[in-house]
Amino acid sequence: MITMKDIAEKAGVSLSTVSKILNGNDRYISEATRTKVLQIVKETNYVPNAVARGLKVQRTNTIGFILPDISNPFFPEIARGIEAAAEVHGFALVLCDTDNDPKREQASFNLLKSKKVDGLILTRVLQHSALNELVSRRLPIVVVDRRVNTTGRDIGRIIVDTRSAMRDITKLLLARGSSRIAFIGAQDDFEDARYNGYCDALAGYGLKADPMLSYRGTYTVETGHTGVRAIFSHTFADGLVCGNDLIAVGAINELKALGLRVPEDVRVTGFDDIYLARYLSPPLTTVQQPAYEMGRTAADMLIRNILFGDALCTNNLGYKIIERESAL
Amino acid sequence: MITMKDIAEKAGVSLSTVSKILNGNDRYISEATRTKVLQIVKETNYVPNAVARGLKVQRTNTIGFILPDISNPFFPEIARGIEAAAEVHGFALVLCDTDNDPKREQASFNLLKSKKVDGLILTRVLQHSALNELVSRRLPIVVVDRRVNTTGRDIGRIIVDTRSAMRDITKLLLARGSSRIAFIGAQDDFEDARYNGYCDALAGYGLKADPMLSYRGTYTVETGHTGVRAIFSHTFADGLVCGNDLIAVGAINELKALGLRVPEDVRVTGFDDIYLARYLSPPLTTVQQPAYEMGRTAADMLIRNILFGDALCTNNLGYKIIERESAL
DNA sequence: GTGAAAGCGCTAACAA
DNA sequence: TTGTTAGCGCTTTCAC
Repeated sequence: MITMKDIAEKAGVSLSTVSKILNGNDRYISEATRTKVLQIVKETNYVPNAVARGLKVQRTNTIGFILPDISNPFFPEIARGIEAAAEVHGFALVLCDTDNDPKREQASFNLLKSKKVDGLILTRVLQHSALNELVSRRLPIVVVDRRVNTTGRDIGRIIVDTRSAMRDITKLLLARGSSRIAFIGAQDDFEDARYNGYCDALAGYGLKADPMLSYRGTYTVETGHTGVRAIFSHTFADGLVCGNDLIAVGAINELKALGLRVPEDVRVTGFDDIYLARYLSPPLTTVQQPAYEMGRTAADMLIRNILFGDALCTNNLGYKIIERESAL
Repeated sequence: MITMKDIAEKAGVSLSTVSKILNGNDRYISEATRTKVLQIVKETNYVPNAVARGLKVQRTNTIGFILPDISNPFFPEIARGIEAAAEVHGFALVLCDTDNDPKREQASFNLLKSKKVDGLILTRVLQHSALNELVSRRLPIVVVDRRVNTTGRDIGRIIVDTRSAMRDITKLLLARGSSRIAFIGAQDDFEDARYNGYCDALAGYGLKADPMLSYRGTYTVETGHTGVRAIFSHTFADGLVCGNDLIAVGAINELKALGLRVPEDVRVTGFDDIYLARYLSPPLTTVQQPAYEMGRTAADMLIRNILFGDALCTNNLGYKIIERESAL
């Protein structure tokens, strides 16, 4: 492996001269040596050793991204946004999928800590004590989407007003004529925003949420299936709002299996607007979250904080109700 | 930040003693000092600095994964498999999405080179000269799925016999009664395996591939749309095999827009069996590739090579035809 | 304009 | 059974 020392020898200059040139501290370097060194760098295909540099300057130009489940199409889209922003700044992205397992989450924290990543993007936190420790070590962190309890912490946040979004889409069902609306969501929603949005909408119509009509699981297709079975086995509904698109997919599938038509018998809505939502049957009425943009913004904020000390702030991105055919 | 030196001082031992204990070279260490040191490590929440260690031992315990498009649900599944295997061995994964852009691919290569990753997993290669350079630097590489030309190179490969798979699924259409079968695929298929499989099946029935009936684009929904428009604008087909599921999604959508029914008028098949394939309308008949397993196997082979010098070999994983309703 | 030297945090030979 | 030391490849201060 070729090192800076080799370059220096070949060029007949000192190590530090090469370093200065490569880092753009060439104010006091003669044009002659500069071109000579650069020439040799090109010839030899030399690439600086980022780990040596990282050790010296205490910065690795690397950020970590911890997510609960990369099978959920919402997250790859965020990852793509993060990647794009990271690439612009020459940062690398190390990816950790916790598979919704607190043990693996802890392992990811430790891994990233030992790797000395310069910052962290999180989408969900199972272990708040671990998070606290990272924050107190002054590791820049920005949280995307699945909000964590961040009061009093110096943390960036990319949020979408999911409560209002859920309220709006529930109102849509109400306006269309549904009067018994069920809810299937997940346990881990911060401040239960989605559920509360659902309740808000009902309240707006003088209705009250019926515990019989709600079910909590995880953000998976499976939860959609089991949720519908649980609810429709002992009661009935003519509307169903789901915590994300995957749940809606499972729910619609199960409703069909029960001989119910969507939207004729039951109007169903999703949340996220994953790429394939429009190709489902029926095409899904859902809330569009700007996943790519969320990732891009998060990484940009984080890296600007690392590089220039820009503040970590809260960034509220817009959502949009996408009307398709599952809730006509 | 707390270092090994701090631990050593607190424990009243030398740096190297701590190092030995932490690395399991404790054969000659007394039980007393061992427990004392470990105790302090626990108390202080000390985590070794992997970048310093990496510089010293010339190994970073990191692998890179370069993929063309993480929006394609096939790849997150591979990534999940890689992650799982990496986690088992304590390796980190740095993710690079090239967005099918040769410039970004080159940038990814350079980034990973400078980061000194111990190995690389690739799914597609645009720039073979860059790849050659990496191989000649003896960086362990394993290629998944999208095969690259690897003759004479010491490279691991996780493959699926896509040619036979495509032959089998095309035969299925033939057996069902389709006689004019079109093909929509991508340019970048190695050795044109999918297309050749399609031709093999036709040949088995004494048929010959008609250039009018084939279209090439990229592995995206968009290609499905444009492919169908291109083919059906000047001719007709009663069967359509697609290079992957996304193409099939777009194709089916466009066929519907043209007033054609699937499968009654045109039988359609996909390739990959992405998670949502069964939930599409109609549910997609497709080839199942074991994406998670492919990722897991790739990472495992790569890391075993890095750690123990195990050979990089070619691993042929099975496929399965999944019959659903798009090709009844 | 350029170079010498210290040191980032760690490992591993070697010495004791 | 434990400690000393050199050095991984780089940046940066300070001296020339």
